Amino acid sequence: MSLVLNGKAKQSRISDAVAQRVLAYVEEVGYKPNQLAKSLRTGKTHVIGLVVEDISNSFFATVAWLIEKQAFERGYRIIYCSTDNDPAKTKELISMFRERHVDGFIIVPSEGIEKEVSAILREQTPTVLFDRHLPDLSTNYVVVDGAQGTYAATQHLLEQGCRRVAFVTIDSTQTQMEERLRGYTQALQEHNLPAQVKRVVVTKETEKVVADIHDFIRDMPECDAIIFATNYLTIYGLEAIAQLQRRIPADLAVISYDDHDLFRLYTPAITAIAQPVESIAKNVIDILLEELQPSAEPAIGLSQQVLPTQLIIRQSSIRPA
Amino acid sequence: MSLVLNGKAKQSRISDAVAQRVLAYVEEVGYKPNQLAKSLRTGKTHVIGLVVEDISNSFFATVAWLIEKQAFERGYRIIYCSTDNDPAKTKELISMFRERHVDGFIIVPSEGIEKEVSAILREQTPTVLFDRHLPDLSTNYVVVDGAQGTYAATQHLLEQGCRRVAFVTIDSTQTQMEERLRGYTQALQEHNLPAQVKRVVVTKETEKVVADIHDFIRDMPECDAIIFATNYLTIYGLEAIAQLQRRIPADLAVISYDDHDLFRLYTPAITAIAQPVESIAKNVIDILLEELQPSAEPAIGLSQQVLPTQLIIRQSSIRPA
DNA sequence: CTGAAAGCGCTAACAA
DNA sequence: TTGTTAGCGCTTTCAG
Repeated sequence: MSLVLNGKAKQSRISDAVAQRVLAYVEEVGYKPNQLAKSLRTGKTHVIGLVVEDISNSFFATVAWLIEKQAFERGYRIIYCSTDNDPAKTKELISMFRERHVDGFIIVPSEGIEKEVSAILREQTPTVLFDRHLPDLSTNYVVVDGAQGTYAATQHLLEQGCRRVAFVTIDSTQTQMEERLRGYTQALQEHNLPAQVKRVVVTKETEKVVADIHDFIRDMPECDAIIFATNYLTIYGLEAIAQLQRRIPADLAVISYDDHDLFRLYTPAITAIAQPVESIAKNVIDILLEELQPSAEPAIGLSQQVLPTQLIIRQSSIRPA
Repeated sequence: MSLVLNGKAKQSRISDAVAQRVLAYVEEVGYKPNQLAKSLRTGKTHVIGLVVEDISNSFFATVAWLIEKQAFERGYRIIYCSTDNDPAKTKELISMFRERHVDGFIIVPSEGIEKEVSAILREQTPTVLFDRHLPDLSTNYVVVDGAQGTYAATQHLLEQGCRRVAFVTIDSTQTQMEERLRGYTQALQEHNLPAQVKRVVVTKETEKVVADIHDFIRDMPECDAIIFATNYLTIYGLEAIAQLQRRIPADLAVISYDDHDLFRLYTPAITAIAQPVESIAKNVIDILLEELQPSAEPAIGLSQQVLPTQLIIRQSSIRPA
């Protein structure tokens, strides 16, 4: 019976008559297999654990949604959780997923979780990191070429005639943030212009963050352009700029790393370094499902991908002539 | 051993010595119980299935996040899924959750899923609906008094001197949408003013939706105020209004049902009928966890709550004198 | 007070 | 080609 249900009738040389009979009975009784028992027996849950930084952030929400859709089509279910970038919470979530015997992991790693991730790797559980990676670990990952993105953005601002371009980022040594900073500094260096970097400490109290950015901009009257390293920093920044009554782009040009619905609708529309969400999702799930194939040789080779960004130029970075 | 681990040592009169020995051994080996086997045996998974319309919508994202946090603290895990308001997908998701033996359901019901929900109810699986409910079914639910919200909003617009207030909603007979419409019509009736209602068909092609609203506004030059029945309708509407170059609030006052980050930051800031997300989340999870208590009498009584909204007045609805 | 054993529903190996 | 059965890891009952 089990064979028939799992579509192994042919291969197990079970007669069509029996297969039919089983199927008919199953239909009649409305039999639903107990997934729990099945999983206990086979060790496979067909569930993938997705650990992102913040599911309410549109970037992660979109990627998660695309991943879920693709996985669903291929018979896998996704369970999400947000880490809020808190290592303790991340560890707890990973441990919870392990207890629930997920077949694979997709993780946006916060800092300091190398130990937990290498534990998963040691158990041979297929895993893909995305958005950032852990440089000390050999893992699959899909990231974006942030340096190229901020380099192009800085270049664009310089072409618009800006000479004092500032960079607002978060207080973090994660790979993706370092990269974004690197592209910016490099572009300025090539033009022999000074860099002006603010590392904001992001807390729950959004007013404090806004005030922090507010003070940074206020104390830098000569500044004529700002690049924000994440979309939520840009949103805080726009609030600060409004408070200071600086006009965009006349007084201050603005570019955001990572796009957002709001940026298209804001007045003026905000130029953004867009990440290729579809490609990210597709690559992540492809790598994972490939490793989930029983046929695949384990550790046959890591897949480490770096995807390009795209600069979407809107009004906020176009200086009047 | 099982007794000790589950904290039933005392009650089963197991000697402290043995309990200690077991605990020490467990610690030493790093034993982790297999949740799958446990669930198979007990029939309890400690997982709650959360079926929302669209997890990337900030309203649902926030409520989901609050529910998850509360549930986590009390030992329950949440698995989410989005229905996109598609009955077929909703049925599939409910059936998937049933297969996974979730202990309880939290559902934002789309239309036409009465049969599935009553099947869950018949199985005595604790369930709470929110945001809207199914009038034909006796279930627990937590909804918002949308009629009161739109009534107050319309009233406010009339006080501002508006005389031709239009209402843009979606093509749906769901309870919450009907309520929102009702509050609007009632307020206008009391002032003997004509109602002007547009029911938009929401599709994947956002341009079409925007164009639809665009045409509605264009063909109604005497209109001096609009209430949008959802936050995403407002976002489409703002785009349409920008295309038409109508000034807010001078030419057209705007109010959105359901608040959004964007509305605070938009120029001008958009007046919104805010829903009490914290209360919704708290009430939903409290009702569900109460029913999940084995002590609770089943069907002892339904909990049906209607929470108030709050009108947050911003610039978009203040007419110049 | 403690250890042994049945059985949750399923799959896969093994007899028949 | 088919029916039978062991056992996945746990809880809980029932002898010891």
